[in-house]
Amino acid sequence: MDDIRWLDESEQRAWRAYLTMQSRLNARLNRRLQADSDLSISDFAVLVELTDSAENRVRAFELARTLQWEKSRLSHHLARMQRRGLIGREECPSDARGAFIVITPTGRKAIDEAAPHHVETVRRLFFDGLTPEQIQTLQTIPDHVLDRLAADECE
Amino acid sequence: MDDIRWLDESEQRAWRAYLTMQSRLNARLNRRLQADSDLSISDFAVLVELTDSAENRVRAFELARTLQWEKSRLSHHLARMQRRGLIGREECPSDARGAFIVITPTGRKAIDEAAPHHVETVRRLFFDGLTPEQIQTLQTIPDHVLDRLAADECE
DNA sequence: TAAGATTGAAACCTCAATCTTA
DNA sequence: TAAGATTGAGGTTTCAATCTTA
Repeated sequence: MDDIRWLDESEQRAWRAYLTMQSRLNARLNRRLQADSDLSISDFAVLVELTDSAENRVRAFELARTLQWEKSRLSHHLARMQRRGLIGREECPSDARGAFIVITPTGRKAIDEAAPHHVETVRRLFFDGLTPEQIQTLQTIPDHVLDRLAADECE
Repeated sequence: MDDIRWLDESEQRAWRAYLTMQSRLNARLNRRLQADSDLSISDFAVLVELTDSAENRVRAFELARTLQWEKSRLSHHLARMQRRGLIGREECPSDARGAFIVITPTGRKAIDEAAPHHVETVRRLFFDGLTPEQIQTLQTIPDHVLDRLAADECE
């Protein structure tokens, strides 16, 4: 830790800009989604996973893996969503420890109504005005960072 | 809302990649900072603002503005940081409603020790391996999105 | 023992209501 | 009345401990 590789000016600016964008965009998306559809970004993410799945049912641990949520966080969140009637649970015949998470008609209705507004918001705040090159780069950076994260994990 | 401008495949991929990167990178940075230095990203952000300021003292509402935090969030967070001895408060002579937030020796020590590790983590997980072009683009995207956010605000 | 999942406590964030001074 | 700031309630996230079945 003696010769610290501090960020140069350009990196510094890029990093601060990224952090600022990230937090403000997140906050705005959350508020919009909440106001338009009474869902949080997290609710939305769970419902998307459920509708994307073949039978509209997913094992809890699968959800935890794809969303990369702690199992505890998932458990608390699903409990709240179940209380609100957005999801339900079904027994898993092949493994009595686990459960299937299913989307309810209420949950289905919620995501169907929320999705168009949300996409419109994402488009308006993010994609409109970006060039194809920027969108292209936008994909290469996360790819790179996710590689780094994976490498860092098993160190 | 009749003709929804859904995301095309490339946009879809870029958006999901961004969301994934964002949440995982955030989680990792937080855990590292917590493990290395017993600070959260939010603690770090507050301490950076305080050390960046001329006299190591900032009005609370200034902090709220630069960090873009709700005043309530700031108030709660500062209370916790004060309980831990990281910051203190001083009366504001010119406006009896407000207070100066000051960094304590403990807070100074915490950020001085945390910064090198944190920069190293950011570099390792994010910048290492990015080309100057990518870093350049990385700056143009937040600029663009922040413009959009500002435009959306007063609609 | 380990995997799937829940629980409770403590930290954190948001919203609305409130308090004090300008 | 409005600006600077705090408070309390309720939802969210993390961590560690626990429970049940594989």
